[in-house]
Amino acid sequence: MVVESTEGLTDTQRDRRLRVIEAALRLAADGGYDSVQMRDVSTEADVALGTIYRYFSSKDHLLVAAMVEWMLELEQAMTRRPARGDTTADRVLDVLHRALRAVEREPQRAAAVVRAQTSDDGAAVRASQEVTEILYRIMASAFDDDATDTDRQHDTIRVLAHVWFSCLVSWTSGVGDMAWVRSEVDTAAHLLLPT
Amino acid sequence: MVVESTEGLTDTQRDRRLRVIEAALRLAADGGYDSVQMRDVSTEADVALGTIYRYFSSKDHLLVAAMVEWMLELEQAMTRRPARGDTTADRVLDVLHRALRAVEREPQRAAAVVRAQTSDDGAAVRASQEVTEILYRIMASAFDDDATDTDRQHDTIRVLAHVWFSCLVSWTSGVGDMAWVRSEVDTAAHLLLPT
DNA sequence: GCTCGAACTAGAACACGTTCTAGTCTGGCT
DNA sequence: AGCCAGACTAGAACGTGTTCTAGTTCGAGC
Repeated sequence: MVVESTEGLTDTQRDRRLRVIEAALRLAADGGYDSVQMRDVSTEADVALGTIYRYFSSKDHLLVAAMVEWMLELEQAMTRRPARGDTTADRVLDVLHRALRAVEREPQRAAAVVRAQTSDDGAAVRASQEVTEILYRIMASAFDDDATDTDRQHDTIRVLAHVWFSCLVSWTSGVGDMAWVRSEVDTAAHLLLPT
Repeated sequence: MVVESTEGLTDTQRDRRLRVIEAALRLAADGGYDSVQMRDVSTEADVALGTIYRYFSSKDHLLVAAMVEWMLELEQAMTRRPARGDTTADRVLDVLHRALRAVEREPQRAAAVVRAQTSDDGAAVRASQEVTEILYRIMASAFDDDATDTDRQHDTIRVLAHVWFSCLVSWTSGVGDMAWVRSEVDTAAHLLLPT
């Protein structure tokens, strides 16, 4: 019923979809989650309210879809300039710190999309898993390719992803600031990775 | 404006507050988060809708307050029967598995209160921090009292709490089932604690 | 026992996500 | 070119969390 991939859309449709996502991100940039009101997205994107729901099953789905685009950009940036550092811990922290800086650059926007990630809307959840996979790939690229213990590596990345997610959710609700998030992530990385 | 602690309330008020929490938990037990509708809570608890908002600043605050009561019960149970196991890892996993079993016993209720924990309502957030502190105490009790490296212990517990929270949030949105949660938590504990 | 302000009640009102309706446009098929 | 199914639009309507209003009850201090 709802479009879950951009394949099989005409050009004008892909355009419409993009306009909606961009309008959502624009509204999120000031005001955060609450400022992304579907009626406003509709008028800003010049798309009827009902049509948005043909592309996205909910506000949360829309926001997580926007986050997917964002993460893909981040992944490209990481590919262009790979993580630096002598140890795995250094490289992983380099990756995570760059991601945190991206969040800091647009805090309201980031808070909005993170909030949407906690939704239980089916399509939003599937898009969230895509976000998780991208984050996984980004972190994996900071490990040695010739690592022998790939199981352990896999486990380590997943634990770090949990810490990352938990911290960002706490941050969006104002429990701690970005410095706190960074210190939690650093702590986890140092406990998990040989320095 | 909103009551944040049960101190300074008359007996009838404490009663009212408890009736509201119990009604919310009852409604959450079947149907989960969406079934906790404030109008229903109001009639079930025999308290006017507006009055609920004198005690709780939002539906999420109410649900998290309910979770605090629940966690306090769990803490008492843990005190009555402390964690068993030869190693710290065993004892910590014993604690976490018992907590998971409590979740499994009332999945809908648990999903509802976990969902509420991701809210950004101020009072709900403060109550959430209380939940985190209780979980911290419960886990700390599974460590050796004479541990020398208390900093590391503190860090370890916090990382485990992040994993716990992240997994439960994912679970509420249907990403994984309880077996998955258990395996993620086990993985983290084994990576972080000497076996 | 009376008074007054705070707390409570019933219910209307409001905000925003979501769904529905009726009508219009579009683009592929014959 | 003409037709049809499906997509789009404007806007009304609905559901539920939250707030507001007007009136009532309660309880502490006199």
